[in-house]
Amino acid sequence: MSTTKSPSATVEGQKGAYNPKEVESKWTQYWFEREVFDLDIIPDKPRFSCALPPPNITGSLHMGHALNGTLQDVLIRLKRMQGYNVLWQPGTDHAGISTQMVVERKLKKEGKSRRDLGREAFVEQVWKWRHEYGNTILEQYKRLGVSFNWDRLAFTMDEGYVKAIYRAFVTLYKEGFIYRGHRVTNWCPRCLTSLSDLEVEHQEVHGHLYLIKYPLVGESGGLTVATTRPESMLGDVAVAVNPEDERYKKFIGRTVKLPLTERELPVIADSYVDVEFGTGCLKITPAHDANDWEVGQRHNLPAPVVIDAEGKMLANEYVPKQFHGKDRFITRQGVVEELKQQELLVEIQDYVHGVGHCERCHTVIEPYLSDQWYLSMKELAEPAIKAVEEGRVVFIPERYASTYLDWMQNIRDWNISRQLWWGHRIPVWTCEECKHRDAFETAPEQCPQCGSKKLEQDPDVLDTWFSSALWPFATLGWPQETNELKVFYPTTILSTAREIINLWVARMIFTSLKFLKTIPFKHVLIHPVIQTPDGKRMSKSKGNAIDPLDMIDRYGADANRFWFTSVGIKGDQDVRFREDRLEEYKRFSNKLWNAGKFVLAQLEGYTPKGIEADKLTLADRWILHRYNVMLRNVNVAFNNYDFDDAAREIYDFTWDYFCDWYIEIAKIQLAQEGTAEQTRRVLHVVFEGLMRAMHPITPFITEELWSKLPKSELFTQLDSIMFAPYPREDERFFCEEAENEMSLVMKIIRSIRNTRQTFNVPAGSEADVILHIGDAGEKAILEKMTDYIKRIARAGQLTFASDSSMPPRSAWEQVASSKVIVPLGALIDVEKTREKLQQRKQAVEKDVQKTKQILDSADFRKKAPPEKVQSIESQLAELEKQLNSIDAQLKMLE
RNA sequence: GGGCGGUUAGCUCAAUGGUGGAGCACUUCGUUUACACCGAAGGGGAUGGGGGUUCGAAUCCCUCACCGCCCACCA
Repeated sequence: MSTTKSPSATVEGQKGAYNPKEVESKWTQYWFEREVFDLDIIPDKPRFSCALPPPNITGSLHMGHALNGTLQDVLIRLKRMQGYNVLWQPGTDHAGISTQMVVERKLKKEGKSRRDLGREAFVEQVWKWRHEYGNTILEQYKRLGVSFNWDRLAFTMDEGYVKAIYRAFVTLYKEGFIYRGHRVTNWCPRCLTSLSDLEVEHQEVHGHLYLIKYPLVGESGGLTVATTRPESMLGDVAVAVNPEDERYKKFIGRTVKLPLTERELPVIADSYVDVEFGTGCLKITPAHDANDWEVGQRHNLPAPVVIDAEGKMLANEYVPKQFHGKDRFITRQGVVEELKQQELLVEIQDYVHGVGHCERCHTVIEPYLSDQWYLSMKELAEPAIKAVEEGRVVFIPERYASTYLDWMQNIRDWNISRQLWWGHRIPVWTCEECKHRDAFETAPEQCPQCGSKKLEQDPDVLDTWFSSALWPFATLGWPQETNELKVFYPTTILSTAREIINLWVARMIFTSLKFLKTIPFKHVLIHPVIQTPDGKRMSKSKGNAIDPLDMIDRYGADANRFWFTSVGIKGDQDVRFREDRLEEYKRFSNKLWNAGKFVLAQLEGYTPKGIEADKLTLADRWILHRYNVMLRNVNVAFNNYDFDDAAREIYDFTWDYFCDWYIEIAKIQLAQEGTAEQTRRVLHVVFEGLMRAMHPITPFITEELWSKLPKSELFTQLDSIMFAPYPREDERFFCEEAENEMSLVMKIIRSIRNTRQTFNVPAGSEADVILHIGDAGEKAILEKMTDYIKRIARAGQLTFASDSSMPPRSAWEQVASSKVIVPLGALIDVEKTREKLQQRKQAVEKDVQKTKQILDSADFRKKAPPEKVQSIESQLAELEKQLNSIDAQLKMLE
């Protein structure tokens, strides 16, 4: 057994207060020195595994990471203690666009661009950056105390991981799921790459709807079209109307002149046109609008390109000279001016509409005609839909299943190519000689068809999410059949943010079903979003984000973790950040610390021994009951992912039951020879168990206190509390009797305190108390507890009266069938007493009225269950009895 | 445009259809040797509005308002 030393020895100079910083750095260092986080595969145990959503290497820890990291760590630590074979796979994502942006920005400061360096040198620069800064966020995670398997850090550009990506790509390619598509896609003119639909953020923009007249050729009049992007009209090839539209039927097949140019456009009919919207005439610009592209395809129209990749107007025959090379938004103004002058601008309406922005740099997306690699989704989505519909993959809260299903059921093909340099280069090579094109897992030396060595690899890289999609199995070594895959796959849970359900979760599900023939995880936990104190979205760029590291500095990691746990994942998922909640849990840490100090002081030289049930006092039996009830509730709550319930159970037990009541009673019992020994045993059992019960939530403080507690032989051999078994309730200690008896004692004590305060009995004076207890059984219980009641309620003499009469000038309170009487004698303030009695009378009268209302209401007696009726009736009787007493007392004062 | 979530004490949140709770803040008292980052007591609420179901609604149904989020190819 280790020697027991007061933990305050480690926190000198601070009376009583818990110092989280010191304890946290001490144990972080210890944990890493002992390598407690290294993976240890235990055969023949059930598994619990989970992959950390890999943060971007450019990232820094924000509230979402901290919250999600905590929730996962709570489960991981819990399951580890419950004897599961546990894996928590950590790692980072190379984050294509983000990382390329960061390094480009850095180069820009040095006056260079990536083109100056060339592809190879640039990628080298990014790697350099990655080695220098890429693990920042993981270091920040350490402050939170997360128990990743740190020896298994993965990165989406690790050698093995890259093999997985190429295996996946080539397989999909050979099976025909990946194809080259020529069409209009989302394009960021700043990042100079295409984007998938999910990487486009729709923001509400206050813009304009321009109504422009296209004159008819060879006759007077014209058609008026509506557009939000007049500059794109230069690429128009037709005006479309709905074939059913009576207003325009007659124009179909005629010709209009495109303003600002000499071009003539046909008027065509297409049911895509909405008769209700705008003028009912739609200009068709196939190269610069995804829908127009479709219309153009249907009608075999050309697709002239007028805007280039950087969002500037092209210098070609479609664009009037004055706009050549001009930015798209400047051109918009120019086109509008020109139209005004030619009196072809019919109207400008204010118009609020959703405009796509680049998720990374917030530039307005330009629909852009290009060749991209697409993944055909329909067939791949089907089994993934089934997996969720059939409950093999379960979302928690379950409502998020519909977010997923809605997306998957309306799935569109996925553009997986990006025109970037940082990422996984698309493993497709084309023979320069015979133009044969194919995908290869490793670079081919020669063309398999003609043998030529002149092969060119596709310049594009894969969408970052293509590699993330493989995360749960690629990190475990797939496509190799590793032991880790065998032991830990499919994983148990995935805990993540709701905003990436489609972007990431959906894609892991379909890739896993495709390549592993099984689901990637059983439960998908969707955690809440922490908002600013006034309910806004936290955003680094807006400067309203709260840094979790600051909060850890200020309140301690455990306090932060406790708050995250108490937030839970079930209820409201928009959680406002409130610093006073952290304050609360910091105080809780302090409370626990001081309780620990007390317990440790009592256990000096103590050797753990079993509890002897027949020697327990009421208070002992009561706290053991409460303790085991708490354990039961906590286990149930965790099992259902009710983190908030578990946190509340632990908080309330610790503060309200253990500290406020049991420790106070223990002080009395410890001073008496007959009860001292069992009290120490109970204190030890409960407090030691409480440390283990809390450890998943608050690893630092529990590790510190537990390390100082006397422990049984088995436990002293453990490197850390994290390997100790998680406590479960022992039903033998459930004791409703103790619960009832103790709650009676507590009620009486509260009543004495209340009466003293109400009548201003000075705290220093020990007022005598008379108890008239109506029930003989209750009286017996209370008589046994006389010493405790006297001490805790600070009573002088405590006597039991056989009738309810009381000395004149007494203050009193009714508790169930009993009366708590405090004779005040000379202490009494007649006016004050009368005032208080009147107040109390009013309160009781209000209750009487309420109760009568229930009883008198229509069919209550007829239809409510009899036991309910009876209980309300007895309540009424009780209240009326109280009223009588109050009246009697008032009379006595006259 | 579609969908989801929320609206309870001054603030942040709890409450199997049965007389609405906690923490913070506020008021009063208190340094009793684990803790003043504490203890004790207290004040404070037509549960967003309006309908409906029910003996009984914060809770179930309808509707409106406001807040937040996701999805969406209506120019």
